[in-house]
Amino acid sequence: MRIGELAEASSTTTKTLRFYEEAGLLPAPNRTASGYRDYDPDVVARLNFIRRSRTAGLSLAQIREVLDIRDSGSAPCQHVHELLEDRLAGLDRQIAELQALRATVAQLRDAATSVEPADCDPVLVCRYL
Amino acid sequence: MRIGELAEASSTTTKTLRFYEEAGLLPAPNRTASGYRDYDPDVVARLNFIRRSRTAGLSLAQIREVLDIRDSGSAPCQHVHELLEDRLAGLDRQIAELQALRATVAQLRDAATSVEPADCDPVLVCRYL
DNA sequence: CTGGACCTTCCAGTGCAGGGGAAGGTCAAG
DNA sequence: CTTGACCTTCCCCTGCACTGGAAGGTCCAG
Repeated sequence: MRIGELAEASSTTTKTLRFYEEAGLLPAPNRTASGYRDYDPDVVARLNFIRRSRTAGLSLAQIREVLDIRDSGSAPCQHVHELLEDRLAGLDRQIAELQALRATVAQLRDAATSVEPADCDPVLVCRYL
Repeated sequence: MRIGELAEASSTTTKTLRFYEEAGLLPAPNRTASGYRDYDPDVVARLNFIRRSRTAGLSLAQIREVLDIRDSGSAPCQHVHELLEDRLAGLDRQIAELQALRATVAQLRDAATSVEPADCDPVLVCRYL
């Protein structure tokens, strides 16, 4: 199939497909006599995997690791499990940070609710921040 | 004071100070006869404000809005209050998204805990993702 | 044979907040 | 008078995942 068809079948763009090839996520496809990329329909499944992984918040570099393991002939199960553990830990850290920040911002907002411009020193710009 | 002293006094770098000037966050300072920037010590307070605002997660563009209001002679209280409200709403949205993602990733990880490489179709790369 | 849809490569830009480093000027100490 | 620390402007680079566009080749219908 041609790149446009693959883009449609995988709900992405031709730009992204060429970019993924360049980034090592997709193998270089066969070419027609005139130089057009000619994809194996299996690539759709690979792109679906990439999309699911992106949805889970994995980076292209991490996805490439998994693909490389699979392409080397091994099952990437173990690595995928580790990646998911790491991602989970990262999410927990990120959520905790945002919640702490949320508490800080909520305090600032509360302080700024009773606005007293007269008390503000122009040099400090704003005493509520 | 020279740019190096100001950088030290405000715990930042000369690079950042020139960048802030370029970005319209700091007014262009006086120059010495030889062209060196010669800052008013008041700028330290302004930089502290910028740092506090950054800590609250405001973008340089948002901070510049506040500074522009202050520099135009008005008190930016009202605008700051709105910014903080918006920031809070944004944080709540972001936290909710991350928590939903966390739940998804946790499910994936649980599924991937009992690893059965034999069940994985290489074309799908990994049936747990 | 012409038009339009598709394809190719290559280069550059997006947003964010700076950082790196070159080439050259300035200032104070020794 | 030289050394070294500091300053100036200038332009490019970083990370991330693409996106836009130019210049040109290919394929098929009418």
